[in-house]
Amino acid sequence: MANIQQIAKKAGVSVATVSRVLNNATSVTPKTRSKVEHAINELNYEPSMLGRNLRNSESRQILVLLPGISNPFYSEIINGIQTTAIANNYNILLCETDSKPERENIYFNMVKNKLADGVISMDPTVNMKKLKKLAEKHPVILCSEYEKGGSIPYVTIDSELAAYQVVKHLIRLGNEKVALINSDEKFLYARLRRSGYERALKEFNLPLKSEWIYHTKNLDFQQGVQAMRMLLQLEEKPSAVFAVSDTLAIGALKAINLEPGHPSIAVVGFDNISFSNMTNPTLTTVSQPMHQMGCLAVEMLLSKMKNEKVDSIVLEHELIIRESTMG
Amino acid sequence: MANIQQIAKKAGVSVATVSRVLNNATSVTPKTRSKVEHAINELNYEPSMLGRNLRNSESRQILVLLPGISNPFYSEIINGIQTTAIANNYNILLCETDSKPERENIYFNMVKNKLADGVISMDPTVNMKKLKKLAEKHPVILCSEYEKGGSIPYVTIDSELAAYQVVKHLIRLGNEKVALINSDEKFLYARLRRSGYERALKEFNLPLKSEWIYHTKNLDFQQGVQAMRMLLQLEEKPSAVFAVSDTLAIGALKAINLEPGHPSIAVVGFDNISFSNMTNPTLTTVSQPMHQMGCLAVEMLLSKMKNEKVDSIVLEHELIIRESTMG
DNA sequence: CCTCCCTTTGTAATCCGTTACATTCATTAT
DNA sequence: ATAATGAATGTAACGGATTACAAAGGGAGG
Repeated sequence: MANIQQIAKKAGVSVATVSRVLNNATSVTPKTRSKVEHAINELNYEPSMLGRNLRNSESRQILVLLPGISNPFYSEIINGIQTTAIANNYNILLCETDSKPERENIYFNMVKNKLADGVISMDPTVNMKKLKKLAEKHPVILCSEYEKGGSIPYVTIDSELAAYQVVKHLIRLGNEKVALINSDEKFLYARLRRSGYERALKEFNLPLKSEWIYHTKNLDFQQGVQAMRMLLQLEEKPSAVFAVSDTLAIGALKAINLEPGHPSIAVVGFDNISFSNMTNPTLTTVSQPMHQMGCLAVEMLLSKMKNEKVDSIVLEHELIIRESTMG
Repeated sequence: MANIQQIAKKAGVSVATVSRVLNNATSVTPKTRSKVEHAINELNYEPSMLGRNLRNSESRQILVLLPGISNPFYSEIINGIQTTAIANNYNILLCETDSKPERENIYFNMVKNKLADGVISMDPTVNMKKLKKLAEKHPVILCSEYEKGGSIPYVTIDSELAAYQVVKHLIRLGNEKVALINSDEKFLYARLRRSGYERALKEFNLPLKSEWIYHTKNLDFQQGVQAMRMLLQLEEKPSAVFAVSDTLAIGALKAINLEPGHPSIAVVGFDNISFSNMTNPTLTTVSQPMHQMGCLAVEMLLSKMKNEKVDSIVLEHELIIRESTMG
């Protein structure tokens, strides 16, 4: 592959001029420009990004940190990220951490090494202390999971309110025994959703029973199945269940379907992943604007890169009522 | 961030020596090495990948081309790719083409630009002509979708055989009217699965009815729903359906569930995505070793990069029988 | 004590674009 | 015709690491 010198030579100009043509700088005579373009076509030249990146000290890559892509929730956000990134001439470096700290280290180093110009973290399992350290010197945006009152800008929804609305909806349908399938409460979103759950129960003077709160290890379907099985074994069974993720909720539906007698238990999920409309019954859930969140995260990151002031954003969610809460 | 010169100065050695320490070259005195390491720690130095990459003329990045990550089939392959890539000090550049040629161009240029050292394509919609052109000068591996008799090495399964086995299984269960929900037959896998479908029917002397073959626009659930609706409107309804993707099959199940009278129609999918075990009824499907496919694709690519001869691999699949074919 | 040889270390070229600054060229005003 | 002005182009330094080759250091043998 040819380099810029060869083009310059072939076109009978200097490398500076070639560079100017490449970057559509002004001040290049049409005649010169066409000479250069000719040479470029002739030699089939493509400027080396490696050289350019070194010189410009940027990689035009965005690191996207997430625990894993098996949860469709992330796929849709990534879609938004990718679209906006490409539109701005950036590429995304996908990093599934699998919640392994050693992977995190690898990726954080890539940022320090300038292999990525900024980071969008959607990983609730991220080591926030390290991330904050990184954010002191590099642009970082949190997407979905965030840190309250922290220094890193985020784009998210109001999880507490959403959970409150979900549970209120269940109560209004006549459910006095509402269980919560929550994930590990080391995650902020889990604490917030629990808090919303409790607020609604208190508001209606319903008792808070600790047996009705189940904590899962992760968000896999199977965890939802297991959680629901536990709840179904209780002496006093809940009549409704709020799961903090659609994947868990779908698992819960499965467990209910497997139960002899098919007990009628209302189920609500969270995220509105595309599957949630395919289950039987279809799943009532909270819709997050995932695509938009991805787009905004990139825009915020780009602003941050330009050293502009970036404010956090809380987007609107929506309760999507489907069959799983319609008896 | 410090550079190698500053380390050299601080440690009182030359840049060459620092570089040797960084790359654990032999022939560095323990004393010198510790001096250098000291300086590195002192200044918190991280070697710049940009400089290194330029010099080495490699990016240690692998481009992964796929139509989109919304289909969980791809997520699992990516997981395998990522694990193996990281183990070999590579990173993956995720490229959802959304089946848009202009995106493809962007990404192909990245390879020419050395922003990626090789390509793993899982995109059936890829422009094969361009990809082959690219493969002449750069390492390329096809994963899942491939080209028969083409020059690019691939890792895949025997789709024709799998489809044949699926349909045979359905026939043995007593189904004489087996429909096929296929995707666009411009894709090789679609042609192969159809071919397997036809082979089984012929073997049992069953008629091939063109009304029983439905072609979808893509693999979204909704397409499966629509396909099944069409099939249910036929005068002579099929008693079983083979969908070439779990997502389509799940849509088909949905459509059947929505139908008044809940007709009993056997359904088989393809891919064994994790959700296929959560549907009601659970879905009979063909399991592809997705994780392994991803791992192998990377290993093949690494071999190719070392200019070793790389043979294509056809992996074993497995028919997973679940409730959707159990009456 | 000197030479030879091997190991460790240093020097400088190289990878490829970008851009500040210098230079050339053409045009307009005087 | 000449100076002044501005536009177009060229020169060379620079970003940060790697490595071929050169040089220096150290030890052994005579």
